[in-house]
Amino acid sequence: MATRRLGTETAKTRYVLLDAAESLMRESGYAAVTSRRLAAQAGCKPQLVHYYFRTMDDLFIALFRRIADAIFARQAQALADPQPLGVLWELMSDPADVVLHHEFIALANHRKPLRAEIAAFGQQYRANQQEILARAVPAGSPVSPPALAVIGELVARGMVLERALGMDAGHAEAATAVAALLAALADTAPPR
Amino acid sequence: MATRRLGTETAKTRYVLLDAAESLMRESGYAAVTSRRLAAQAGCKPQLVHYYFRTMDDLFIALFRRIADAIFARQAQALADPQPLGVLWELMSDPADVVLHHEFIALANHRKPLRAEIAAFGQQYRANQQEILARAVPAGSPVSPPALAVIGELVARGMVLERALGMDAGHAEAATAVAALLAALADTAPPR
DNA sequence: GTCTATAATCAGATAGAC
DNA sequence: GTCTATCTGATTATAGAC
Repeated sequence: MATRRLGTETAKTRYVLLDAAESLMRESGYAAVTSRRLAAQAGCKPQLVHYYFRTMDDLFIALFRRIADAIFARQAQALADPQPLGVLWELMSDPADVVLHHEFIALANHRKPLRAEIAAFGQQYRANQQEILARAVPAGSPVSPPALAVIGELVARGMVLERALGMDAGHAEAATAVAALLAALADTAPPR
Repeated sequence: MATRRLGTETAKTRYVLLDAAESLMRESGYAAVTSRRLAAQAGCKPQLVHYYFRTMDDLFIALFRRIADAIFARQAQALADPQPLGVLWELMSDPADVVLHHEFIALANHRKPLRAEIAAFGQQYRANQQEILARAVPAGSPVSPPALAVIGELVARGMVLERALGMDAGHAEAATAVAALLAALADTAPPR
């Protein structure tokens, strides 16, 4: 019913459940995030999941928002940093974030309520990236800031995912080539 | 039991089930591929899925191999084509393939039997790409063939996935920049 | 405000019937 | 060789107890 009661957003157990969901999703994929496994990981009963989150979709949305907020905060840091490109590259190459985002996109593919949320995040994230790059890239750069954002992000994230599968042929050379494009990034170490 | 009987690999129903699985996976994600939904889509009973494929993992592996074989065949075509880079770019940008591969990677994240299969495919696929590029790229190219393979592939695939979410900021410029890297690709239209 | 008992449904898999 | 009846367990979700 619409009158069903739910736990408060500040409850400690709610945080623990979100932590468990994040961990499960990262390590075993979104399909492993079930009320039972979640409860087992968090040390509570499966029904509690539905007390704090009416549906599983609600839980995924809450988790996504928590992660998105953290990423936006790191982007804001990059904007304030004297070496914004290095911070940006680290953010794009963070394996934990990359794997989670990959899972959320797969999730969005068959959970309609999540699609809008994830798409909106992606657009804001990219817009922030492009703003950071527009300020940091020298005017005479051969590639425009918007293009740099797309290429840097996609290559960085893609290499993280490939590496997780044991693929790394051409990675070092690709990273060098992208770093060359990101001229100001030249003095920053390329990702491992 | 180990003695349990299975349907033959040439049975028509087996193909219909694989087709249904491919379609379901593309449109609704791997988690939607259950014996029940599969049967509904294929017009048969759920138990038949387990007659033709002992486990769901077996089904996913059979489907992956069928798709992988088709992709290797297209790579062979690219190698024989007078304009190999255009064929290669089309192959990398095929939305159907990109979405499916994305799903399989997510699946590999929590289905151990699939990991080895998908990783091996990825490595062979990349090696083929690099061979095609090594033959097609002029000797004086500023970026090495291995790096070109990584960058081209990751940018092409990434843009397909972003577009599916309604993101396209910077895509046109990124495609132009990658096309510039792929010097011989200059006369081929960039992807939409 | 916090949690539990319970319902209804769906999933994967197998032994056995045609 | 092809398919079905059926079992066991997991999953989401709700109404109601503390």
